[in-house]
Amino acid sequence: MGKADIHDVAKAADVSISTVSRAFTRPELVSAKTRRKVLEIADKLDFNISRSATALKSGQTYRVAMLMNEEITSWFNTQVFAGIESLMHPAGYDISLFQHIDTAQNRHEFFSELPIRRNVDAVFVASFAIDPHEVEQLQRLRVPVIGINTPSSDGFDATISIDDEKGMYKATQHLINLGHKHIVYPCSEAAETMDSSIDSRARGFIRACEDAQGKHDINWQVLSVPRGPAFADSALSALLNLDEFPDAICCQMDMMAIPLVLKLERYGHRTPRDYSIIGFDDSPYADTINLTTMRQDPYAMGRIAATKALKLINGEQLITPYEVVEAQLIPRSTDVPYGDVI
Amino acid sequence: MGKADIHDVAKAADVSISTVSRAFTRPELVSAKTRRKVLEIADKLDFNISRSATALKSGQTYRVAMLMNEEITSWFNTQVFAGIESLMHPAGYDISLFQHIDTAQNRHEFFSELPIRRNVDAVFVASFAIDPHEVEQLQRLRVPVIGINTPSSDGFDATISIDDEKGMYKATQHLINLGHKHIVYPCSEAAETMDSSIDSRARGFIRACEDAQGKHDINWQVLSVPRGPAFADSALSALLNLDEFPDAICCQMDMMAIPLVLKLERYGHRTPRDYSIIGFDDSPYADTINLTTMRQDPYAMGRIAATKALKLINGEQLITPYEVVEAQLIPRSTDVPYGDVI
DNA sequence: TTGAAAGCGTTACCAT
DNA sequence: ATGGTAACGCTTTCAA
Repeated sequence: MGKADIHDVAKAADVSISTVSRAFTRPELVSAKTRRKVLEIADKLDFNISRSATALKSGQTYRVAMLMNEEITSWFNTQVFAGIESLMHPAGYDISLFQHIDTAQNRHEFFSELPIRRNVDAVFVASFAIDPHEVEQLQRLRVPVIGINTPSSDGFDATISIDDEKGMYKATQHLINLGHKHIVYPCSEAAETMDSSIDSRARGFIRACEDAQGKHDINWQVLSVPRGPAFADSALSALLNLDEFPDAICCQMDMMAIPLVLKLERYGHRTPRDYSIIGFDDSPYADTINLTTMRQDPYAMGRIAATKALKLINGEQLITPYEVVEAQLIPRSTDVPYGDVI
Repeated sequence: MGKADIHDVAKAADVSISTVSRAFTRPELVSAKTRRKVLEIADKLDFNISRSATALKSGQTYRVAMLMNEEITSWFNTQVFAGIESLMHPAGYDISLFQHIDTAQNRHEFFSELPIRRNVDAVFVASFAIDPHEVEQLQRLRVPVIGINTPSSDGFDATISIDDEKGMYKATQHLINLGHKHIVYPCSEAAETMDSSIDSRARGFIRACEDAQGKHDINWQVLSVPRGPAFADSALSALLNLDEFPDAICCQMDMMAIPLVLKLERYGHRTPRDYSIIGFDDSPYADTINLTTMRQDPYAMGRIAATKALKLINGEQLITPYEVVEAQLIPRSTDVPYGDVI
């Protein structure tokens, strides 16, 4: 009872290998009786169509690449991955993951080696900036290249992005409209290779503050701390070291906001009693602590990206190859008009 | 400038296709000069060895399957996946994901269809119980089957598990030793198909309590709530509805403990002032809120599983095919001797 | 060191 | 409805 191949099945079923093949992939071309017999025998012999052979024959690889910043374990990456997987898997594709395409060294290695060349049917680039030369390298693969939250659409066949700048502009504006006078924006520094969203969000904050000058008399400040596992603690001490504690905190992301809310409380600063705070992402536990935040839906973005990829792989044209979605304000309970005391 | 194949490269480099092949996969068999020329031309023509063809020829698929409960987005699954990926990807394998192999319907579909038959070089089963018949189906694939946190090792070629029962026994014992008298164990119900860890942990709690009877005069209770997105809120209200609020809470997992700590505070119950609480997992934000918990490291378990798989694929024997690791108590600040007031 | 050729397991065209 | 056969792109003996 070793591994049976298509010939064994054909022989046992007394048909040709063509018929065996068709019984699996084009059942409608085979008589019901023959098909039943073939499938039954195949099952008995533990036979199944080989994806490698199908791939070779078809010229497709049934594999797509997903390039990402940092690790798959981050909330954003996991969500995007799950979204892509939810559509690509049923369509017969595996996802080949390339993590940490962010450090200079890894980028160089990846783009000069280009292991995916001739080995994927599409490429997803998740949430980081790639330079024109790198985009060009991807174009040479001659497969669809789909960007997810890439700062630019140049050279991509399709993109789906969240408007980070506008989202943060709205978040900031919300705090300003609440009457806050002293707004701090704690953020972890962008890596050597820009993480697009980090910079765009900061720009949104700054622009909102500048636009408000004159109309509102606000005192605003960007509090930049080194990236790394302790970024939230760094931001915490930077905040506590301020001459005057702000009345509003506008956070680059929930993973900054949540620890701040929790830890500031130990130092006597409670939201919304003492200050307002807004996050960005609506990631896990944002709801648990009632964090007002800007929601984005990376799972949905992954699905949109996969939809585009599937169409492009099929040779279809996209009506709207480049899409931008907006972050949505989720009002909860960490923001309150300036001066209000709960 | 279309897609060049191995013949084009061979022609351009004035060598045979054998030499082109060897230049990529057995460089030591090709003279330095020839190799350089071939690789240079290959690069110019955007050529690369096709993994599908290599796979077909070699008889391997360079693909492994990972079967899981629920979604890849859960903390445990993401960590295990990342651990497996960290070793399998560099070794040239893609991971084919099969999520939700938990409902009766999906299981039936998967195991009767068995799409991975002849299409993977190994199978990882992450954290759920599969019945003897299903294990047998997997064995018929004739590839290594590696279990991660499976309740039993029967039928598996290798397993790596955390001792959930012992871990929870230790957690409970810790609370008992602290002198607590009234201990509640809130947990979400196991699914129709057992999630192994859910049940083992409950057993550990119960056994620890029973073992303590006589020596300690404790009042313990399992508080079972329906699984689903609102399980933490369900547990919260069940706790608040108790005749008497417990002095210690032993949680099935951090995702139960964290919301409880946060939300109980709004109802006047603060840890460690009013009650002790211990979690399980050491998952995100456990450190942020200083939750005392039992740590497990699913990323490391994924790596161990991948190491075993790689060896088995290579035909090596495993010295210790079945490994069990223990959860480790991480003392932080949500536990305190009974009666202590902070 | 290099080349020729067989074969891996399919699919699809062309026959029947 | 079914069968024969070439071809997909590689790897690997065997020869030179």
